[in-house]
Amino acid sequence: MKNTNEPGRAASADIRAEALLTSHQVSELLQVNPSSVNNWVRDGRLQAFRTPGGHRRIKARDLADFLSAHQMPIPKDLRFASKRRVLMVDDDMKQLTAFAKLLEPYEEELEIKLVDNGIDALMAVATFEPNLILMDLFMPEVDGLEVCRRLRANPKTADIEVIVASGNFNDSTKEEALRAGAQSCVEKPVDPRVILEAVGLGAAAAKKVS
Amino acid sequence: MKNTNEPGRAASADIRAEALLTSHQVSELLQVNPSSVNNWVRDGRLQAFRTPGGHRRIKARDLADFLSAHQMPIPKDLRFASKRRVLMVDDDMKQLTAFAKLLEPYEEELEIKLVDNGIDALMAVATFEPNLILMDLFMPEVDGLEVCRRLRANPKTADIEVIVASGNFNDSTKEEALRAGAQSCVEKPVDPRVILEAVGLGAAAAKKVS
DNA sequence: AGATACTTGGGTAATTCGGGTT
DNA sequence: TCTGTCCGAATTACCCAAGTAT
Repeated sequence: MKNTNEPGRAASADIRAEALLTSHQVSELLQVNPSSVNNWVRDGRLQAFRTPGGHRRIKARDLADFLSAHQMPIPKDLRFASKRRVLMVDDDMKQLTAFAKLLEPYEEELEIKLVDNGIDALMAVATFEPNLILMDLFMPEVDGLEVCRRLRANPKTADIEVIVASGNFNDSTKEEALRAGAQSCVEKPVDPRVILEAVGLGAAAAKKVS
Repeated sequence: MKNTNEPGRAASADIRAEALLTSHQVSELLQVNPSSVNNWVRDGRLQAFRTPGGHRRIKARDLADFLSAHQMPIPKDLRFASKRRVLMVDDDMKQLTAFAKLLEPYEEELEIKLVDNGIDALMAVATFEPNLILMDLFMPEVDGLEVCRRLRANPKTADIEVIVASGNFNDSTKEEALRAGAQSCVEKPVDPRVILEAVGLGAAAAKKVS
């Protein structure tokens, strides 16, 4: 009798944020002894609960939080067990941090990374693996539209949403961006709800903003 | 029962690049005092992170990079973790694969990744973590010189060597590239020994090519 | 003197081991 | 029966600081 999504299965594939892991599975992911995992749970450093039989279960999401709290490397299998990741690109870092502050109420659900140039942005795409990119179309170092096309063309990045922002859109640039693979175009200043909507936190937004 | 990837025991088997080693294991591999390993970590010469309890863990790959950077002998157990990683960027993929073939005799020591555009190149920098980048200065999507500068500016990528190739250098572009942070400029077609030299395989090259 | 590697000792962390449970 | 997990106690390994050596 196999249950395909409960702790019985092998932990070699991607792990969802809601997945429940045994201490043994966690220990394999982190390359430590299962007892160490249990020690961390006992000391309250790693969240866990017990099955009726007394066995520990660790939420993948809690493990991801634990790892980032201790600045430990996150195994690839756990990469998308963490929060929704948003990458924001704009050459004006001040404006960017100001905008990011508006999203602070959602820090439980969102992980935000800010970069002020296209080159760092592309490297961040690879390491941070954002669910959503909000980028200004104007990037001196990199062709923004070409970035959209390449993200679409690459299977590994094809499902990253891209929202293009600009101070002065006209119909042709807008259309061009959409054709390049952008989900939508928004005028600056950007309404933070656009972000929340895009990562599936529209309902949460309604609650906290109302 | 042996577990070859847990830090508990110094396994005499091969070590994966992603394996996490304790300072004691590293000290045994290198035949030095554990305190020396810790000193190197404290001084930032050897990458490491900590377990929640404060114990150091060192990625085998980072150890290999450290050894190579200091021209220290590489233990046999680390041979799989010690491949030098070379990223090659050129918009002519055919030319690129042809050049890569010339390096096939060194596939034991080299790991090679080929990309045909600047955008994929930057993402590869982040995921592949090359020791060396060989790139054509002409990239339609990305400003190559700006890439050099950004790589230098970012501590995580600062020690990646960059060799710039071009079909038609002139003195000013050459100088500009060097000022931007390129290690050297080479005319096309590129001599494969340039690569071997740059990743510290000059001696090996002499043996096989002679 | 400065730099680098090693030594020592008290305290903590991680792992191992044995016996019982799910 | 079998694997995986539990727990506690014992063991091994690691941490840090301060001192020694080359």
